[in-house]
Amino acid sequence: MPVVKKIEDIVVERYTSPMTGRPTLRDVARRAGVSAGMAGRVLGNYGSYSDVTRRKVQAAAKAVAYSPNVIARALKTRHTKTVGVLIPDITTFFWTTMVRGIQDRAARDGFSIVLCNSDEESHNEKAYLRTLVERSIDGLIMCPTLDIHSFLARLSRGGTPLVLVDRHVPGLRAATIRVDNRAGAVEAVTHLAALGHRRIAIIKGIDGVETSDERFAGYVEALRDNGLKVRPSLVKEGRFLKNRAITATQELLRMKDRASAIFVCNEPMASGCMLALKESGVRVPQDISLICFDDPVWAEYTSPPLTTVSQPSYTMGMLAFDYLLAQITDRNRKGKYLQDVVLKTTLVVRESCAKV
Amino acid sequence: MPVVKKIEDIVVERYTSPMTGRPTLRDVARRAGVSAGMAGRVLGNYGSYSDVTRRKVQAAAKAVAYSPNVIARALKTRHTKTVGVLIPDITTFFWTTMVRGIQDRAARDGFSIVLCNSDEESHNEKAYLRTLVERSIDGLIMCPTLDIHSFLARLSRGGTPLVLVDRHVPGLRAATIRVDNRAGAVEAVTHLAALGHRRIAIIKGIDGVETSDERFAGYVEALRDNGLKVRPSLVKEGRFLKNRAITATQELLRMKDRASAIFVCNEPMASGCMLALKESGVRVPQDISLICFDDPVWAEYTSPPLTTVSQPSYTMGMLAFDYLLAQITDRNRKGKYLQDVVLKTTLVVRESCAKV
DNA sequence: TTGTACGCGTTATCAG
DNA sequence: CTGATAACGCGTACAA
Repeated sequence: MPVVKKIEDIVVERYTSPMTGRPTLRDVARRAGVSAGMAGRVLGNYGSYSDVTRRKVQAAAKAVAYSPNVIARALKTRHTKTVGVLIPDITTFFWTTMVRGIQDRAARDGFSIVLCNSDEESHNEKAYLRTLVERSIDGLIMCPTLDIHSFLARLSRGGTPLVLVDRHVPGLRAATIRVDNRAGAVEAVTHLAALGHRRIAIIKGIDGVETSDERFAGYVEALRDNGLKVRPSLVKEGRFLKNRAITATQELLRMKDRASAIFVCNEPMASGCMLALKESGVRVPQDISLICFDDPVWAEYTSPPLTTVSQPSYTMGMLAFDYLLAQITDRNRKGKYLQDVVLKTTLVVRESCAKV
Repeated sequence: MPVVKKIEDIVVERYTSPMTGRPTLRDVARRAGVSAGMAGRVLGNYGSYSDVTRRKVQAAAKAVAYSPNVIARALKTRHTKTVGVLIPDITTFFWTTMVRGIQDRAARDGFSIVLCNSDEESHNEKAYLRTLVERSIDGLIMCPTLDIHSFLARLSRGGTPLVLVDRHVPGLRAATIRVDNRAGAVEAVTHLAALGHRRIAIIKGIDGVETSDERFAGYVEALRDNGLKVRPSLVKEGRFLKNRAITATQELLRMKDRASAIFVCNEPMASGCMLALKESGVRVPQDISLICFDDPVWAEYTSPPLTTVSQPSYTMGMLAFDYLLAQITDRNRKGKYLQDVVLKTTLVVRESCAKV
């Protein structure tokens, strides 16, 4: 039978601060000569207390440089002031910029963000998702990959505030911030058609992924509207990857009846495409015209400056966080913030498309 | 006098899972018909247990889709499997790439990263630092701004594993991962001098910041070594910012005895510089040569392709995490991992520098 | 091998 | 207004 059941039974007055070195509420309480509960009240200013205790506690807190233990608080209150951000790849302009938007807004409201890169792999995504819910994040901003829908549905039913970015998942109860990809693509391809191009190639993203499919749909629509045929040989899949775009471009260049223009569906693929073009000695826009979805800073400096379809990614990031925050703080009327927000893209005409 | 002191006093068998919806250890214990302690043991496989209980518990855990509450665990074990990453701006190539390196390594070891952008403002930095320690991060990777040294010293004395990236803080007990900025700058400027340039301008970063000062020192050294004078009028401060670089470049262009080459000290400033050059109709490299510290992907596609000093930022990120992890897991021999790692830069010669 | 009970640092309730 | 104390969920020393 143990001699001592509770340490306090024998050493109430000999409490020493924990090994971590960080002072706790009880440290400041002892120093202020009040109870821990009291100290908690004034530091968290709730409940009521006299003016003199307030001063004592505050002085003590300052003296020991007290800062609350967020972990302990989270265990009690069940919210962590943390949101997860799960995206394909921080390394691309679109995502970097969006993350910056999210982070700026989060910081304003005292939230931390934990960042994960899925690389478009659903197994990575699932693993990260698991980690994130284990960490009791207050909400999640994510760009869903292909095979994640059922998993997400479960998460969403669990009540976790959720904002999807870039891609929409039909039937899922979640806010979505995205752009009108189809319209953006239509604008891009129409621009080419208006310049007289009749053989317009596309380097698509990943089949089945909404943004990719919609951009392709826009491509098809614009061709049709301009009386042009969709030629399968001019349609390449680049999986949103630079290297795949290099291969795709090389294939396009090898054709006997070559395209006079290429519509590339994101920034890394545009890099790859330009690289391949350059290595083949093909001049833009004299030999071939190029237009790209996404408007990275460098589009302005390339040779030639790139005509692009610009997405408001920074704004999308801010919006995403704002919608998430609304769901977090107003859980009961969560449904109110479950809109599907579709923003417009902007065609930025520079010098990579020529008349034919 | 309260009727019930502990809920367990009356409803030991009627325990219901918490509001969060997530099952706890006690849920699986109940389901498996064992004690919570037992369930904890098999799920965390420590202690000992019979084969039959193991199966019962595992089955129960799977049945209710149990996942541990990391918050509660952290409160007990005092480690969070989370590291802070505090950098100037995720939006620039150097930092994006490094963060990706950090994240990849962190994921491998089951760590989450929480991301903060200081924008080189020490008040932001202090605020984030406070947040991060309140969150009991296991370690911190950061790029220190100017006025943070004493604050950091305190943090470091507190025992938080710390890895500095990009910049070194003399006298601080922390590992550092950086490049030899002086040597990189020497190489860049020597390259220009070798091409015959005698009036070489520099657009510096932020005076007082180590990377900036060292790149400037390299510039001075290379000029001297090549028998050239340091002309104050050719030295501009761009604060590492695109917009400041635009102004600086315009000033440089307005001079009567204009520079024939510019050494720009980071990527965003290179953007600004190129923009200003282009708007003034100045051709690179025919009218002026340009060399840039940092080697973003787009350096290859600009007009002309940029000659740069490349930093191994992805590797730096991985290294930074590895050093941090070593400190975290081997706290007693922490000193062993407090090296100052200095990597080499690489001069990437492309087409933005011409003979004069 | 298994169950019991306490503590991590907060928040929040209850009794005085 | 104030002190005492339960509870959040997990880990673990101790007793059985």
